[in-house]
Amino acid sequence: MYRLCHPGDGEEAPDLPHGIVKRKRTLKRGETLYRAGEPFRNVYAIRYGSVKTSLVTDDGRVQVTGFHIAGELLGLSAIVTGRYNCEAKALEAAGVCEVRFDQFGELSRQLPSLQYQMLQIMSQELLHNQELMLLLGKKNAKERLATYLLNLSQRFEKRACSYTRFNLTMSRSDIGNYLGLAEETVCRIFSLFHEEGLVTTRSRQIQLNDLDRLKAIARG
Amino acid sequence: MYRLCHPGDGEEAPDLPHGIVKRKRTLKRGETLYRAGEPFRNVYAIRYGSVKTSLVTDDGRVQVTGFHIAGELLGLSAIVTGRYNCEAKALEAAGVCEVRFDQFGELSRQLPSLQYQMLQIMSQELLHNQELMLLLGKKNAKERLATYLLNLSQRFEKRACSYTRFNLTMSRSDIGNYLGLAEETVCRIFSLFHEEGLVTTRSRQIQLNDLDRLKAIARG
DNA sequence: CGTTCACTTGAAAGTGTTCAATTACTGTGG
DNA sequence: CCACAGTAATTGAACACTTTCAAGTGAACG
Repeated sequence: MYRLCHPGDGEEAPDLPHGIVKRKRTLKRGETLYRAGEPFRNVYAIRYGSVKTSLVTDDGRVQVTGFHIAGELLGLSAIVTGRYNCEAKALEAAGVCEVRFDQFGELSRQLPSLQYQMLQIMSQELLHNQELMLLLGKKNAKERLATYLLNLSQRFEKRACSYTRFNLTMSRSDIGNYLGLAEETVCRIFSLFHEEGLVTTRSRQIQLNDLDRLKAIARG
Repeated sequence: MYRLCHPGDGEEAPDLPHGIVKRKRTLKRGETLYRAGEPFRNVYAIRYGSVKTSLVTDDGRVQVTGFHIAGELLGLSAIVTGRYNCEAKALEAAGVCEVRFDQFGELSRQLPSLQYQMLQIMSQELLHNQELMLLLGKKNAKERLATYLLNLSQRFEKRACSYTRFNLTMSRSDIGNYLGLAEETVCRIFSLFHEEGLVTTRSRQIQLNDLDRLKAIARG
């Protein structure tokens, strides 16, 4: 299957036809890939590292709309308005492929599977969004955090990483702003889970000790 | 511009090439279009009426993920898994066009603009989802309801309906389950807005009396 | 080694929920 | 057209959960 960009650190040749404008770009921790309001020119495929996307209200409240890792595509919600509606910021050192969106028509003529792939990717994102809505609308703090940890775990599992022990690249505050909770609440629930033996946390290093019990808490 | 299906009641011919399987279907109020878990075969374009989509947890909590009206497309989040992940139910008498998804590849070969259209539609939905996440994650009850009313108003405005006076086709409970609030809270805020002269409500008939003040409340 | 930022914990205060009771609709059949 | 039944909407009061504010601890980095 063709891909817009291979995940991974290496310098392997991308498996796209030649002549497609595709620029690699690296980001330092905290660096911004695009900001809300900027004209939409590119979508970005993450090669490595992690990126958060977030919306900000005029009075400064932040909603993190997603944490994205290698293989994921950023910027798709900007297609319809022609401007990015959120901002994307690297959580750690990251690498992305920049793909000019105005070449997508041409691109998908050369690669008919690309069209199908885009549908898949966007559908996946819609699905994910809906699950997040359920979480934000209907779950309490414990359920939210448990759901979140299991979700991370699954994503790591797919990528052949340890799914019981990993590093959180995002701060407690980021997690709170993603889950619709105050930073302090996130801390409290972490402590609670720790006390109950569900997880072991040492700052951003986390280990899940009882996936089943976490699943029972996460429900939904 | 070609469309999958014309909104409207009429029997006007759809502007699609002949030979595309496209069945019209009508729904009574409360009737289900598809359920979560069913195999994904069709996407549905709403011709008239309104449809809600919702997720349900095993313990019965409901999250309404959207209220959809004429011109909108349903079922897109099912592409990736091959099963509908939510259920779609008519809020009032409604008509839809059923479009077999396995013919989409063929279809977009005949109608190159369809591909672009799909991207637009899905991007629009992603955008809408993100706004809803901001609402669910960061706004208080008043802000949520104000945002909701203004959103409805805008949608009616686009469709050349009155944007200050309209009928809610959904129950208070549906609104609550969409906004992440209890039904009772929705009632209370309606009453509050009523007292303050912002809106006039008579059961499901609503009139917005002060858009500016509503906007000030909705913020974000 | 001190400064800064992130994280943690406690106590008080809100905000929205839950449960219960009441009132208003809607639609149906007599 | 009215009465009735069933559903939807509203309101009140007590309660629960999360937030806010404040203080303190810990880790990272120059």
